[in-house]
Amino acid sequence: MPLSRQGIALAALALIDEEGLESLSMRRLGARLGVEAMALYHHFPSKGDLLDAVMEQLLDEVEIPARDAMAPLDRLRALVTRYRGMALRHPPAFILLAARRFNTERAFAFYEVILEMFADLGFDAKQAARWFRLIGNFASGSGMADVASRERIADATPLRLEHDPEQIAFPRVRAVAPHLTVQSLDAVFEFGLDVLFAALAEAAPALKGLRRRSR
Amino acid sequence: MPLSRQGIALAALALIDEEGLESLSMRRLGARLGVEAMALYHHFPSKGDLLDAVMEQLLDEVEIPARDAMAPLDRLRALVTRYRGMALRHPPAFILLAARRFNTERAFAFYEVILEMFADLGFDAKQAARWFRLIGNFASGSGMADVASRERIADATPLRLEHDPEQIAFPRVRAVAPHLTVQSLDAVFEFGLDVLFAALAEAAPALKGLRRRSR
DNA sequence: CAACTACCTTTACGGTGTAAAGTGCGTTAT
DNA sequence: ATAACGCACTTTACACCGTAAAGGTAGTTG
Repeated sequence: MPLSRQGIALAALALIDEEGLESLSMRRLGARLGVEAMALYHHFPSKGDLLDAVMEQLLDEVEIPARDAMAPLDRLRALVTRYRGMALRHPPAFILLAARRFNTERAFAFYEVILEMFADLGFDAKQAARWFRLIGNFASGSGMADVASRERIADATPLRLEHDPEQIAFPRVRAVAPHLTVQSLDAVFEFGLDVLFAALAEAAPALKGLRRRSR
Repeated sequence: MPLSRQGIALAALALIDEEGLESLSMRRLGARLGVEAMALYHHFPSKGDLLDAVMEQLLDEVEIPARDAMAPLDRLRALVTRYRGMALRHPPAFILLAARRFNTERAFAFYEVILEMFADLGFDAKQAARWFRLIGNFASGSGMADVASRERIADATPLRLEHDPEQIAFPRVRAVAPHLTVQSLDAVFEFGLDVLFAALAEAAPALKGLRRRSR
């Protein structure tokens, strides 16, 4: 059976997950697929295009809550949570989503449903753009930070923070460190969502009537 | 005059700014400094350590507002704004800050002053950790997104969004695109800061007395 | 004058992305 | 039936990469 774009992209994602982003090379990926490196160029014009396909694969993994399954605010929050969940399942690959530009059809489709949620909340295009970026940038930044906190990057200077925290000369950093351990990152993320979604609920035109009731 | 760590790091940053992160190689950097590639290894044990030095260089560029110059809330906001300003001055290099782990003494010192600001606002360590991450992750995500919006990445698929927006099949994406142009990113970022700092002011124990007055 | 050190060069190895050309096989056209 | 074609892949090659190892050379110290 011949190779396929999807099969190659999946193998690339698996390789990245297992051995890190910088370990993905056309030769190593070819070897994993039982094929020479150049065979991949029959399916992707360049490694960059292959990486784009990997990004699409990641996006496809984020399940979008059905429109009638929950209230717009809950849909959005569920989506953001799942987005971060995907980041935690694919730490080394997630960097691609944050660092690379992203303009495929599938990415636009993804944005479209998110923007639809903001429309359901009563925002016009300008407001939607701003809230989209606020929440999206927080989600993206959180994913990157959480990934970086978990991952051991091969060529980085070793991390002393969680190994010998008492040696840190900065008292406030030392005091905060226990609240930024890997185990507490979920709660830290949820706190951020709480703040953002409280403000969002307060601002959403579609929730005007319900505002007093909820507090 | 011999090379120095600082001189090499500055040249590396300049090279990255001019030609992109992936154009930084030890040979090219050496050539720019009039020296063979291996000479750099006399000053840095590896390329990874050199990149760490570049990151410190970036951090050093973010001027920290003096403690008595403004109110704690304004100090923090000024710092976040300057952080993003640094990102916009060094688009290709900023990715390092978001993607690489970061544990040098200088980074800790940077965190320390930020955490001091949260302490000045009356937060305990746990609350400080959460607000630090919320605002920090937003800043980091915004920097990445704004950088990606401006930059042309060599090997990425070409961007159609701002070139022929009328061809986009997704109506909400099309409607939102004009509000996410490069010119409007400053305003979008400020909007995010408005939301976050309103919530922060509301939550800060040290601002308890002033709360009603400000609104 | 000898030894040492700091700084840089030379050479080499195993890796990278990918351009260009070649191979073999299944389908289609005459 | 045979010739042509095109798809999927391989082979070879080139210019690059990070860096290990060893070599040089000038300046300081004993």
